[in-house]
Amino acid sequence: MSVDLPVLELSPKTKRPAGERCCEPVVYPDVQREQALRMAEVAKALGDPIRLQLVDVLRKHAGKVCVCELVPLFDIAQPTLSHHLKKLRDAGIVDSERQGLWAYYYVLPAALNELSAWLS
Amino acid sequence: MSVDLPVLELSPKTKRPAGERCCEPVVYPDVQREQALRMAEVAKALGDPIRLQLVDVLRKHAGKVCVCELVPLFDIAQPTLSHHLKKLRDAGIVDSERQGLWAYYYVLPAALNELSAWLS
DNA sequence: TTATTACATTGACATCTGTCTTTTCAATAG
DNA sequence: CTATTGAAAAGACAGATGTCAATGTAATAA
Repeated sequence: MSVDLPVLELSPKTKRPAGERCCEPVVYPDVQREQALRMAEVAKALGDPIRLQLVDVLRKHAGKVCVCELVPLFDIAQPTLSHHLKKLRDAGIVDSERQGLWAYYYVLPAALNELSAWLS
Repeated sequence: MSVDLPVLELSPKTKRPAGERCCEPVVYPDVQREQALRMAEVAKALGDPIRLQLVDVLRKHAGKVCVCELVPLFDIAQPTLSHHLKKLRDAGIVDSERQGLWAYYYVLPAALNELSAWLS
């Protein structure tokens, strides 16, 4: 993953075959480093079909969902699901609570707002 | 990447400490396999900050942008940029046209619609 | 023709990812 | 206490990813 993302600056080309323009200069990018890093992190976490469906289930379900209910939804082993949930947690998309033996996951809706707004 | 994503089905647990419910049954997921695969593919392509900024520049710029204008915006070598553009092309997010020596890239806005709607 | 330019492709490399099995850990059951 | 259960963590492993240098290719310039 790129971590050294620079602030973008337009440096017009100079060497160019006589008289011909390459293209109109691009607009100065609205999405700056930090925002791009944040949104790409969220997009990356959603970039796996199982994780995307996990988020979908958690979003559609009002409240918190037990891992024991999520496991049978997917054809993957329990530790693999746990791994995906951790990725979503690390990206700030979901959080979890322990209650006795069970772990309940829920979406942090604000985590998707920035990416959602940018995509709209 | 998971390619064998099943249609999700809720199979209620049976083994459970006496009398205690794990949680409310989750809703049947609205996002099915194919849709999840498509949206995850798009999200994955956006899951790199350079690619996300590339898409941002191309979206904000009305029209088609020459690669020669994109290269100086980023601190990466030209083949690396070419690689990222190919990823975006493979995901159906952008397309390109050749005109003489130059290659012009542009966003296919419809490619983002499904993910955008799901996130909203 | 020969040189140069714009971009893509190839090959190499270290790192990351998704998956599984095995193990660990905390909480509950008996 | 010990056994069991739900979930996370550790370790292994094949495959993917991001990067760059070098090379390839097609078009233009001289």
